Amino acid sequence: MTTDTLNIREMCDAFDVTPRTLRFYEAKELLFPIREGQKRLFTKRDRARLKLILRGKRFGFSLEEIRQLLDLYHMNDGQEAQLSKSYVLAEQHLADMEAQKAELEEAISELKEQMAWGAEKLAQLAKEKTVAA
Amino acid sequence: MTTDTLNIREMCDAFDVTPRTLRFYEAKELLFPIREGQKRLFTKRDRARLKLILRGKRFGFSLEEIRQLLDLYHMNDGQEAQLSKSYVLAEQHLADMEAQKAELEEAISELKEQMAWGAEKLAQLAKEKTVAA
DNA sequence: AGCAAAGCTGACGTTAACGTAAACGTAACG
DNA sequence: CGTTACGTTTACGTTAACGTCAGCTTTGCT
Repeated sequence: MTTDTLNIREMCDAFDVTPRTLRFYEAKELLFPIREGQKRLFTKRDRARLKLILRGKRFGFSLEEIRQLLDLYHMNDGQEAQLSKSYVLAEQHLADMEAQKAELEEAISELKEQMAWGAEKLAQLAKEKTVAA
Repeated sequence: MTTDTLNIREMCDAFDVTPRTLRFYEAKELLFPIREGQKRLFTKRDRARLKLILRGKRFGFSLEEIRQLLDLYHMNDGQEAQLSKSYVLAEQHLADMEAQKAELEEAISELKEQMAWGAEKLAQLAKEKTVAA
């Protein structure tokens, strides 16, 4: 183990984001890199958080929504109030994702149907071409 | 059947969008309502397209991406070139969605794990309270 | 000492996807 | 015939999530 922290460049390469993005996430309190003088050092915790952030984004959640949810993943031993607040948020988030999953499955099967139709049309066109030749 | 078309207000109510949104989608060539004088009339085709548009949005696709895909769902008997171009786009879209589904499933199970952890913590806190009383 | 690379902090620019407001048309209602 | 409701166009405003650029430190080499 060298230092267990990444500088901004290494962090960018590891997650394929720009420095601007990392500074932006810090400003929005999604990440909390420690400082070595001026420079940012990203810890294991930051890496875990960033992974969740990027995933959340892919599912269409806003950074603000994600910020609130991150608390659940990093609950240490906060107040009961805070803890159960996070829990409720997570429940809603989970419901959201499962609804999304259901819809996604429907969309996938519909798209497959359409593609089958399209494939048939294409085969038909290919046949006509052959006959014409 | 009255007219089989909806005016802008009915369309908004049916899909829970604003008039601005519908006009915007028309400007972006996602919808093609017919005109009765000045007024827009949304056909069955527009309704089908809007349903797909809103679904696409929920999955994080841009309006421009969606516009291109809509062609697949409304391919009549275009050129073979156009047809197979749409088909290729759809293939990529499908791959995208299936990847998204896989990731979503992973995210769901991870979140459930975290919630179980949180629930345990909460139970523990409740217990302590009882003992203290 | 000199200099380039890497990082930092503002601060303004940009894009997508609409919101909002002004100014106008027209159709029905009392 | 006035006005109320609904719809239209045009145009500028807004928010999120960064991009981009200028100007300043700090650090490592030579």
